[in-house]
Amino acid sequence: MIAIGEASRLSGVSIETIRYYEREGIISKAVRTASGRRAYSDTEISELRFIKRCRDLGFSIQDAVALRNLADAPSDACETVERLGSKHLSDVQAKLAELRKLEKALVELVANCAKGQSDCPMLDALKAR
Amino acid sequence: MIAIGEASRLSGVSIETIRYYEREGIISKAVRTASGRRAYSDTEISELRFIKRCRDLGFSIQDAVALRNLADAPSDACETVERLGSKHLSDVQAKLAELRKLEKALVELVANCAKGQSDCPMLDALKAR
DNA sequence: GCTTGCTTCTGTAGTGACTACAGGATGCAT
DNA sequence: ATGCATCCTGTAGTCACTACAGAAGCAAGC
Repeated sequence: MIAIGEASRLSGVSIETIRYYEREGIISKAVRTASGRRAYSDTEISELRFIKRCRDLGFSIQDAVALRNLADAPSDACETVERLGSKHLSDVQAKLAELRKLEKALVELVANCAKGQSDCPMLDALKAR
Repeated sequence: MIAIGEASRLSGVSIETIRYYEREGIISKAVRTASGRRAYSDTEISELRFIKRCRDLGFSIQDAVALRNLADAPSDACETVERLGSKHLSDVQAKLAELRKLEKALVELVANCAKGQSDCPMLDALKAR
């Protein structure tokens, strides 16, 4: 039986977040020891790790839960998984494109900022539409 | 005098968000007409646009406010502006690097998902640590 | 068996930056 | 006079946590 602190260390999910996941029904309620402390099994650690990995990949909690449910589901899971994955991939690619534009704009902005002048070209750039 | 709907259209900031900005003291309180409606001047539209542009560039509200205050400030503004800009640029670059890794992982994940199989390689990939 | 210090418990409130109502008043064109 | 768009205030919800407060349990050393 694994206590919550150890579960946190093993899964990489913080203690507060594990409790939050339980509260919200994202993971099932952990069994309690005689004194009321949460006790986890290896299976539950794996579940936490699965959720963590999905979150690290930028999936929403909702998607993470859907993927976890599919993980124990029957045949046609793979198609759904691929759909969620592709959708998320295109979201990520859109965000990448946006950030690249952003980076370019910021590089220009900062480059224009010649120090020591009384008027600031970067502020002017922000003011301009 | 410009009403809030028009101000929203002119600045690209939603009506709800303009009211939120006022409530939070991010912009100063708009003058009211006899009947209590908000009325904006060109200056205030510019202010909204300035904040909007900062937000679009990914600056926090806090940074946006700091930049706006600098925009009316004396000489040494430029240095501060450059500091904020550079800091933000490196944040953006870090996020870009993260997203690129993410994209790579997702591409692999989705590519591995050969449809129609009864076990799903993508789910296996998510399960593996 | 007592103290010390770490871990855990529940419950609540806060974060950032909005967004979404509900329920009512106002303005304008027909 | 009627209808519809626009606006008002105030409150609550979103997402995914994070941060307490205050109390209780546990393990080790003295």
